[in-house]
Amino acid sequence: MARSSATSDVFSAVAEVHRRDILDALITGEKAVGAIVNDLPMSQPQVSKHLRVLSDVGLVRCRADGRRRLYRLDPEHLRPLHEWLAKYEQAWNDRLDRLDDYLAEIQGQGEPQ
Amino acid sequence: MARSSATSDVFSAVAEVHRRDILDALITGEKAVGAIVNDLPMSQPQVSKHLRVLSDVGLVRCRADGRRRLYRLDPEHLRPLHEWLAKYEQAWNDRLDRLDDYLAEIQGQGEPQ
DNA sequence: TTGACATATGCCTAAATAGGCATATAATCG
DNA sequence: CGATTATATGCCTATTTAGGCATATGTCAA
Repeated sequence: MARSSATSDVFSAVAEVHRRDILDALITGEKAVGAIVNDLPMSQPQVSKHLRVLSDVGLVRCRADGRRRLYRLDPEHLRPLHEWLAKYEQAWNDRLDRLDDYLAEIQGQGEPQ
Repeated sequence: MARSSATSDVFSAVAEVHRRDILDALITGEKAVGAIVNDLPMSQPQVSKHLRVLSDVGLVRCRADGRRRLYRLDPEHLRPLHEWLAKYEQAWNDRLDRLDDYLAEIQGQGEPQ
């Protein structure tokens, strides 16, 4: 019983650094598979397989253009990640506040910008 | 050659739903292992092992209290996730904006609250 | 020391991949 | 049609890992 399938879980899908690399490559916009292969140090089948996983969880969408397939981000599907992380923002900020306090205390003057 | 070790990568660490459950359980504050075991449908060794992984990537910190071990969040270490996600905020918002436009267009009146 | 409680670890197995490679599928061109 | 380009898939293997269970380790109390 290993981890929940990357095919059904956004968290698992982005757990793979190569898949994050692909998503990053798509930030600038729609790209064909071949373009991604050129941009990243990955084989074509490797890219296609990762795109499949990303597609299964909805993080990318595909559209045909002749014999090419153009993939683009669907950042909406990052929402679960975003919302999960948001729960920690408070704790996060509390900690940063304490750091600010600490720094202010050390410097004993002015406000950090 | 499987995915990068959950032991060294925050993304992989939070890819496991049970580990997210543990982190969630710690949002309210420091807790002993036994308390987590009571809160969640997991065995004690299971919890300990997940805590080990979370600890290895720095997401939790541990302190001894008699024979108990109290674990607490270290949300600072969610930063890589946070920063990675932030890169998509722009694309995310663009899409929401388009959705807003679309909704406004459909309704042809007033602002959505 | 002995025993009870709290937690961590080791061993084992089943399952899920990632990646390599070859190849299937599909679209375009001559 | 045949050749070429673009992408997807299937097969195989090595590796990772989650969970069960037993047990080691550590701490406290009497």
